[in-house]
Amino acid sequence: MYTIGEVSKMVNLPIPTLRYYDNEGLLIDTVRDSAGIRKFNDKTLESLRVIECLKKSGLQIKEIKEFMNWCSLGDKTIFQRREMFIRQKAHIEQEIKELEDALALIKFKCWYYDEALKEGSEKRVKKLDPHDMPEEIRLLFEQSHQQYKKKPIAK
Amino acid sequence: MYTIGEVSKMVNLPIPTLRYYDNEGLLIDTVRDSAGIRKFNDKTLESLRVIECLKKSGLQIKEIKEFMNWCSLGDKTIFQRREMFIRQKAHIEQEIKELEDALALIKFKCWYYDEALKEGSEKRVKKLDPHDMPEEIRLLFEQSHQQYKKKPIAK
DNA sequence: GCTTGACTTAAAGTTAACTTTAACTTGTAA
DNA sequence: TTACAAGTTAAAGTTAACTTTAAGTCAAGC
Repeated sequence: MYTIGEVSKMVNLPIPTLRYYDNEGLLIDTVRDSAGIRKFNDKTLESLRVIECLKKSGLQIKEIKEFMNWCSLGDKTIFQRREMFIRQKAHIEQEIKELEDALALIKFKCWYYDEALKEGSEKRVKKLDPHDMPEEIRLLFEQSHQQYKKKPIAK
Repeated sequence: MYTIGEVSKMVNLPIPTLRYYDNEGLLIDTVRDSAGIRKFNDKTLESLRVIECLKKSGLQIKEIKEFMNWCSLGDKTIFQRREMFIRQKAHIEQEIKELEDALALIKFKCWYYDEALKEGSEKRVKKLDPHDMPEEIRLLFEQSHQQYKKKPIAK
């Protein structure tokens, strides 16, 4: 059994954030001692891992609450829970792809400013055609200059 | 030359967002016609690409504004701009790593609920030891159950 | 000359996820 | 017994990045 302060240190989240999650119904199967003090256990730590993961995958607190509620309803919600993870898997894969495209542009800019710094001026590199860039850099440029993405499909 | 409505469609951002960016000083070298109508060009489209990229890398609007200001100050700010891209490169790489760990947990849960669905119950899979999982799944489990990360170093 | 569509502004409103505040309780140590 | 550390609450405050509103301008077509 852990107090809120212990959990806070273990998972590196502020105490008020843990209270907020608890109040919002994200922390199921938590108990209180006779003085009303929250007592957490290893299940809480695992829940917090899942909460962080679902947050990163794009879910809101109230949606995570809904998921936690499904968990406490047992086997009859397995299908819904599975569907949610399948959806969030697609979501996070899309997000990683977008970050990788952003990273490509950033890497290109790192090269661009390396060249500019060497030469003391952007002048030459600014008007450089992709065709005249080193292969590796041209690929970064092209990856970061694809079509603008379409509007994401609604959940 | 493009109107705000044309740019909005091209880059798939709402018109008020483009006005907001312009008002916040993110869109440098934009001009107005005699009636005060904004006229954008291809440089604007490229700026919007960089803005999106810097946003994804974790920068705030006001920090992007600062960067855009450096751009308009010419060659004497090359060093600062380079440093910023180097910093944001590290930031976005860290973010991708964290998303990949979250993805590992999601993939593990997809497998978990596949098994549970097949068996009509979580009962067995819930108390499964990582040692008894398929190799591929155990690796996902381990990747998603590393130590909690330390507090990120301040900018 | 009137309507329409696309633009303009300043200012107020929205939202989610915390974060802070102020007042209070409880258990241990000096 | 007094102080301190660590817990508690409800309620108000914060923040960033938009988004909406309300009122107005302007050019083109009927």
